[in-house]
Amino acid sequence: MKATYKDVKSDIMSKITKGDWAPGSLVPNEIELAGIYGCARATVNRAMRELADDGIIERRRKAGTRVRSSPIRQARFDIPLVRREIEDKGAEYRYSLAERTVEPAPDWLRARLKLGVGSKVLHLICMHYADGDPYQHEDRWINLGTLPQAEDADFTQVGPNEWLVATVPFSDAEISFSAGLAGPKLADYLASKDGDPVFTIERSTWWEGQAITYVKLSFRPGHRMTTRY
Amino acid sequence: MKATYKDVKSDIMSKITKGDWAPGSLVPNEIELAGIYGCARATVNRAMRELADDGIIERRRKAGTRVRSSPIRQARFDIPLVRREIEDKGAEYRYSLAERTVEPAPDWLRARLKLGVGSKVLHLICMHYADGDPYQHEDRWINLGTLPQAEDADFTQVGPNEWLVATVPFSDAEISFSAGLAGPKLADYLASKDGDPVFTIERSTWWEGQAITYVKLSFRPGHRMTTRY
DNA sequence: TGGCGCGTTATGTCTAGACTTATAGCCCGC
DNA sequence: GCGGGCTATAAGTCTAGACATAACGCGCCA
Repeated sequence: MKATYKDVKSDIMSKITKGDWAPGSLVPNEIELAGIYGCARATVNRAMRELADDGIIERRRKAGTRVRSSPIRQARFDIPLVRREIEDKGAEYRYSLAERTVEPAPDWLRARLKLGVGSKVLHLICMHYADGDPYQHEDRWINLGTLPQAEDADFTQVGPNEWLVATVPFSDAEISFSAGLAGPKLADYLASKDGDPVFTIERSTWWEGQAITYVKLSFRPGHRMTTRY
Repeated sequence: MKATYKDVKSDIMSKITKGDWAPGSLVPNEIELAGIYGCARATVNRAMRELADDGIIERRRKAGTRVRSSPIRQARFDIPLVRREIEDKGAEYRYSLAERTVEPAPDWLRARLKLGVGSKVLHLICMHYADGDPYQHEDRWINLGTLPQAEDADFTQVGPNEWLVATVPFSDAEISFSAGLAGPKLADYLASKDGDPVFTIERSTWWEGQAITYVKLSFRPGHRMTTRY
């Protein structure tokens, strides 16, 4: 008796994993469960809400709650600052700015960020090192239309990512992972061989509908992103 | 007055993005906020709890709540069944089993899944097609020690992933993303060229501490995993 | 038979209050 | 000055009850 929301959550979870409640089946409503577990409806509600957030069950007003037939498993990845990522591994972080130009946005970038014709962007190429070894190559484009102050920022000491996080704390983003090939230039930056596979993250961010930046991050060969769920 | 938890959440969010509350600074406690917003403490609590889940703020009993200095952004990816993934794109899904053997677990697999010596595993090579084109190559190893019934299952019609989801509904998993190269054999399966970069997902799963399966999924060149956050 | 409207119902949210729990930071003794 | 123990505080959780809201699916009507 007197179950906590965690008790309720894990008990329901085990009923599902043990197969007592089959996929697609309707689970008792909150009032019944509150009676069964001897707790208030709010407690059951919290347990069920978390299970729904985890993609285990599906809830609809009036229709009730059912076990998802094909459970949507989701993995969460932390997207830390490179510096943190490296320092958390116990390695020494070093940053360097390789190139810096101000130019009109190329067509592919305008399409991606939905920029108008003639938009000017700041283009930066940076490297991040862990214990002196190349770790990540950063190909960064910043929209000067929304962030004109970026033109005056000094990116030789602090990376554009950290500068952006401090300047535009939160924003909408689209992130995608893919595998690419190191061309000769990228291979040189990463001290790897031409034709090596590189793990790539691309991210576009907006703030209140305004495009801020697009970045392509290429990791040294062998990099993996791992998480448990 | 009479703010909902969403009102509170978005107002606090905007205070942070606008810089009213600087990173690292202490946020008023729940009772004060409840007074400010004219709502119950539970309402403020829910708003704050969600912000903490999102990695925006950090909460500690007695110490209070503060804005995270370097916000941990996290991205969530849905990990659907391949069939769903393909059908959701509007393409026709086709599956085929290419190889099936029962063998002692190789050393690398024993290390990865923490298996004892002499463990037997079922090794499957499968292909998933979208509109007839190779989409995903599946290199699957199932631990027959925990799932002996897998040896009798018919994997020629339904893929091992779907069979597993139906048999062992939920489990702990470790998932990792990386970039690899297509060797001649894999390139043949994926109808691509030797040396093409392939996006790779590896997943190991356990159930109540028992290793169930390890799988290496290789996608056709050009594949991307995308999400918004 | 088929389409529309609406009452019923399960979830969603809020409240005021009480109790629990972790712990920051003060105070005291060494 | 330093370490250990105590306490006040803020978050964490629960309750009983109320009202809000979405929408399922029955029944009515064409």
